[in-house]
Amino acid sequence: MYFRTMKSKEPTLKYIAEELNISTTTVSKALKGYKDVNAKTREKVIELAKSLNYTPNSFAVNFRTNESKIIGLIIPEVVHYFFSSVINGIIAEAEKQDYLVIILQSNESKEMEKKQVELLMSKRVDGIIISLSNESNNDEHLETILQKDIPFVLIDKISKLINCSKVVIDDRKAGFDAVNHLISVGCKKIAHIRGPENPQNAIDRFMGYKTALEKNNITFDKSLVYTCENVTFKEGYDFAKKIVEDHPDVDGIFAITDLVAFGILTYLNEKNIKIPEQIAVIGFSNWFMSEVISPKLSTIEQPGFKMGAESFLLLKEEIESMKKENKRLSKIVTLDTKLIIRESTQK
Amino acid sequence: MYFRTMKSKEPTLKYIAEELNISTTTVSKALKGYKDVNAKTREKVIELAKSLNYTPNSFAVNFRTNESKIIGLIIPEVVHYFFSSVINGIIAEAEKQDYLVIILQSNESKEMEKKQVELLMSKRVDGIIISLSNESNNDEHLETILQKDIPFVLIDKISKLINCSKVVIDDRKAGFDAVNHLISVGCKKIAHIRGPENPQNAIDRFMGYKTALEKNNITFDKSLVYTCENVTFKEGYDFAKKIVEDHPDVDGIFAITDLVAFGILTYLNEKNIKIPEQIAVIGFSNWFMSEVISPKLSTIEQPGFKMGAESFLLLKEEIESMKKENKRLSKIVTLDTKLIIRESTQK
DNA sequence: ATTAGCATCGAAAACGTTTTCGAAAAACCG
DNA sequence: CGGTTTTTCGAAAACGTTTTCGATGCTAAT
Repeated sequence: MYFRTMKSKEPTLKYIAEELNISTTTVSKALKGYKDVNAKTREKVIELAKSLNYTPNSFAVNFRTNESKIIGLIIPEVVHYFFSSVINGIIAEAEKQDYLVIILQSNESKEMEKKQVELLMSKRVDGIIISLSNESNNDEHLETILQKDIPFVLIDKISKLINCSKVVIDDRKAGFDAVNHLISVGCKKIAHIRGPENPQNAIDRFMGYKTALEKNNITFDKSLVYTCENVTFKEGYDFAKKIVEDHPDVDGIFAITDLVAFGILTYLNEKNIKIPEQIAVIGFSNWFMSEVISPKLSTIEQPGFKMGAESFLLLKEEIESMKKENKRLSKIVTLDTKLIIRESTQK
Repeated sequence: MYFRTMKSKEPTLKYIAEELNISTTTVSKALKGYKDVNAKTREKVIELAKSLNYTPNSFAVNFRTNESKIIGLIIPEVVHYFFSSVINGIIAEAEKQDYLVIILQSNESKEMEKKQVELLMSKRVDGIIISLSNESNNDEHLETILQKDIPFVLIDKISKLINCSKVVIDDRKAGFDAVNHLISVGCKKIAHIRGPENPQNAIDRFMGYKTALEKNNITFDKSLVYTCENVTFKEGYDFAKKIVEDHPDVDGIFAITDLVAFGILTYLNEKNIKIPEQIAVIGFSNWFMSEVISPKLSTIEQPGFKMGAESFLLLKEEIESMKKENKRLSKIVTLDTKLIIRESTQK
């Protein structure tokens, strides 16, 4: 085998063309299945390409087509069961459709998130999926994505003020279900350890909590609401202590998320407070550990993997729509949650 | 503002050049800090570029420079505390140096891993980091990476048969430390729930187990070794049951990883077998839950974040070295582990 | 035999950047 | 002022692909 245009080891259209004494145009068309190329030529091209292990130079393809087949994902933190499930779902679905995923973290910081958005835009990803940081709302960096006509989907941690496609659960209903369940097993005085002030899902779960109380004629007592800053195990532990001290008659706790609930369980276990007889506890998200801890934690199933998959599908739809009609879809997909009753509420 | 070559909204070097009545060459040089451009021209260029919000078209840059500033990462599964820590470390370090990370999963399957490698190579990432699937060894798809002169680092789950850069811990020593600790607190008959046959770290930890027995004059009994297939909570639970039934006199268990140890703890707790008085348990990896579960789990700290960060640094070094001298470094970095003693072994 | 239609191919342009190399102009030196 | 050096600039090529548009030769229809 001798080389003409093949300087590096990488075969190119041009090289194949010269080998076969045809034009690069024809080679390209043959490989891409254009119909204006003779069956025999096509075969020869395909055969040689295969034997050379030809793959199109994706830098050139990106450049020419102005597409990267890469999407960007920004989440608050990778090291969280829910978010890693989301990642998993997105990657799985993206791969089916030949997309790759670049993952960045905001660490719950708006500044970071902004930087990551700019990074992704400068890399010209085909679309962006974001789960907002606690600090974010309808901020400038998010508006920029819309203005630049970049396909955009928010997932789980969204802002109602941004008009774009979203994949969510009904946090308010889910919060309602959780608290309503506590009430149905006999709880009369229910505390809520909520998430930070700003994020929509913390607000909605809190609203669900309130609504459930109202519906059951329990008067809302704001001293029963404790606000996490970082939503950690330790906060769960510390607030549980505080709750028990502040309100010895509390008989149920609804935690913003399972991790916080674990903190609660740990404290109550240490103090030999019977769960659920003295205090029933329910979490949120259905982290797999919740089935394993003692007592097994009742919780709300939040389908992370499915939300991820769905968010990619939505993004893909929007990519297509933007390409064809330069039109955003701004579709909102709401996935079902499920109340999962385990030992921590089963009196 | 009127447009000449500016068809889309995106400013280009050409557009800036025409605005300023200079050549694109000069514009490019001005922005890239070449010294053969007059200070005044440079300023004008930079000013206009800034006011237009110019960013170089990275598709064009990639194409021209033959670099993507993107690296690929293949891990068995995202949804694992250790691996998400690794991801975190890699992303953090990569970002500092202006690299982005594409993440793919092998799901512990060699076929999948092969496919992902091909994907990454066809996307022309600047380098690849892999934590091998359980099925992988020095397989063809890994050889291909070496042959194609793509910078390559293995992390944690490596193969000794592949000659490339690696970031590891000393699993054998760590396994030794774990078992030696069990012996030091009085255990006489120690079972080991090991990982699958193939992966090197399962082998090494097992070797560490054996060595610790030898050094302490305890004869090795292979019926005390149980082999996980999938390294799950459930396997820990089931094997614990089996161990207790098969060998009622076992007084210590060394588990391949914390998750498996949780299964053990759960079973022993259910059966009211006292930990550590009747059976001491030690895990591996120091998943954050191990400090939270009851009893708190003794374990070996495996620095996931740091391993990730280190693996990127190694990859970057290799990228540089390949560019300059077309030479692989094949450096092996071994990070320290630490024995963490908690309640599950503290008699 | 003429024409229309079809099948097959390729020339050429375009995407935006980087870099090489030489030219022109300016500054310097004797 | 002649010559040399330095400063400043730009033309042009290159990276590999995709796609448009026209050209050519052939078949089929009249």
